[in-house]
Amino acid sequence: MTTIKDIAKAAGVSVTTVSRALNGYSDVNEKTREKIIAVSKQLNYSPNTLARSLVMKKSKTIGLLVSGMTKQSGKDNLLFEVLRGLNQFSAETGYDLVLFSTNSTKQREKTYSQLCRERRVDGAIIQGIKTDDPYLQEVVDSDIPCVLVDIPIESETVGYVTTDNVLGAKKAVNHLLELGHRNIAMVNGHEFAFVSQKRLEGYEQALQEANIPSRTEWVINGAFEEEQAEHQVYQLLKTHPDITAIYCASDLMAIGAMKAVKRLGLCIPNQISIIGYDDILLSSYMTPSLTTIAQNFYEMGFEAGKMLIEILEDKAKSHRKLLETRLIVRESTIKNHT
Amino acid sequence: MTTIKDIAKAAGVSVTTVSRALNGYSDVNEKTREKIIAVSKQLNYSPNTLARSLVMKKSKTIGLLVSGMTKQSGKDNLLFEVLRGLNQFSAETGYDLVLFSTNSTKQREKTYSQLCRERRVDGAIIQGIKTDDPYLQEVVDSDIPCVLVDIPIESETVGYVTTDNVLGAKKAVNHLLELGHRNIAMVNGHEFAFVSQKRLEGYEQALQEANIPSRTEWVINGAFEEEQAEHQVYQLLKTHPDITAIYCASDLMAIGAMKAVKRLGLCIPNQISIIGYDDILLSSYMTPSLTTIAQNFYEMGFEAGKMLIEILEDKAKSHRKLLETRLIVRESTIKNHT
DNA sequence: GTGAAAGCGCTAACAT
DNA sequence: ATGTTAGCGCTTTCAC
Repeated sequence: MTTIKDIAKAAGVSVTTVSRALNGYSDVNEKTREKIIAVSKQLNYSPNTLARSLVMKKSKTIGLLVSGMTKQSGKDNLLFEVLRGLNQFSAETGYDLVLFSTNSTKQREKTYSQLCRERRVDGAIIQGIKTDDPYLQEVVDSDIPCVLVDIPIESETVGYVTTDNVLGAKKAVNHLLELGHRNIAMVNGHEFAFVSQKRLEGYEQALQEANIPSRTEWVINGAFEEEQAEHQVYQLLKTHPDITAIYCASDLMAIGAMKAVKRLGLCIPNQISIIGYDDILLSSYMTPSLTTIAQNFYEMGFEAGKMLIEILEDKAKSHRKLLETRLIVRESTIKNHT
Repeated sequence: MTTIKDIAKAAGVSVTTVSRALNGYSDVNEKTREKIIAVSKQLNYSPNTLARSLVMKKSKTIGLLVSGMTKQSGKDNLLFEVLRGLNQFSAETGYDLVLFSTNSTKQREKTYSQLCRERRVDGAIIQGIKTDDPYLQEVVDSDIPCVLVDIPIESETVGYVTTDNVLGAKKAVNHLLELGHRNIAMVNGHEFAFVSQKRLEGYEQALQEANIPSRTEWVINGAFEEEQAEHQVYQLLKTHPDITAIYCASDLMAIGAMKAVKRLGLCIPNQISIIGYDDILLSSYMTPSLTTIAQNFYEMGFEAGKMLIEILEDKAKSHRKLLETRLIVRESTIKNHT
């Protein structure tokens, strides 16, 4: 493996000159630069980023911290899309992406911030973490620049990107209201997700604005899981047959809800309308296809990367980025006929 | 950021002793070790892996080279599953994962092997590359240890993990044969995928063993894309209405095929049986759900990581790993009634 | 059992 | 425009 030392020797110059030539500094004679470049090509030189990072004290890498990279997380393409967006951005800017995951069967009691510091990542993107996760506080407390996906924390070195979940939820519920539904249930995620709180808030606001009293017994918890949602919805509809529409805080739960409704022998959308949230891949392939509130996860990943670099380079105007959601009407919602 | 030097000073020992103590060498007094550990905790020390890697000449990182991390690749959860498996393995063994993707809108004419050498990854996993991709040859030629997913190349430093695609294809076709189908069409991927060749081979073998002449005009090309498959199947069935079953080299194409069949006003499975390959997430959610040959991509990722480490540590018995496939019968295939 | 010193490959003052 | 030198934080002979 050739080093700049080898090149220096072969080109008859000092290592400094080689370094400067290769890094495009202006204070080097064009002739010598050409020669150095020629030699380095000939010797098939690749710079050692480890050495460079060591002395420069920055590694041009960003860490992606994901928690719970489980089978489950493959169902929504959420994490993957965020990764794709982030990857796209980092490729454009020359940053490399290193993946950190505590998804280990055994020990690895190393904390996220330790991981980040050891690997000397310049910054981190954090995704899929719960609000009560100890790692969250830890990372935020450390001085590692980072941006969070869907968790609103701001500081000198911390930013976040999310969508307006209250508004998104209102769009969903308003859609149902416009279709004439009045008895609208909600399947929420779990309390440790920031987005759940907001999506509930939007639900309540929308009902209130329509002068419909919200009934707490109609808001159930699906833990963001398909099976859990199916189970809960089944019970709910059995005891409350007057419900005509269900708003779910995630598409996966909406799919669970669809199963429950079918299991009860009811027809979607004629007897029960269902609307989801996320617009995951599955949604458009379901029968009936699922009406939902779309989020652009790819963009979230991309914007998260962008903000992180801005923070790193101290030119972030804002540490907060709100992306748009949009209503996608498909087959699972229809006018209320009751 | 504290270094071993700081610890040495604080503990009143030399850096050598600190290094040895922290790395668990035996030739260090237990008392001093305890003290050193205490001090390093107190100073919130994190080792600098960059420096360590530089001197040790190994980075404990493996690179994941993916090509075409597109919107499309989100449809099958294939890449994600491989990533998950690989991540699981590397987490268990303390290796970190860095993601390389040429998925860049602009320049980045840097080659994979350059990327690998610059970042000093110890080895690489290559996934989703076509057989005619110039990168492929390049990586194989370089001396970087690597393991390929679904491309059978072996050398001193190169291994691969795949499934028995001929056998898998035969399982699929035999299933249709057992259901009494005789007029079985095939939708293949593209010629630059090694697996396509094998899956075609299996198709032909199965037919031959059943004494059914294979008809080349019944083998069409779907380029592994849903829309392409839909289009091709639509044309095929129009001109060959005697076909009763279609075997597709991927689930995504099978889904395209399903759309085409429905568009022709035919019923699945009563008039046309369809079988796919892969068992992607969508398959079980389709209506009707899709019969398919399942591959375990998670396991492929895991095994690829495992083999890579074995190659790195010079204790690989074999540079080839064949995983099992299995037939999953769902609703899209049924006895032939014609 | 512990320390001094060299060196991994690179960049960056500071000369010249 | 180029070279000398120091040093990034760590591991590793080789002495003692």
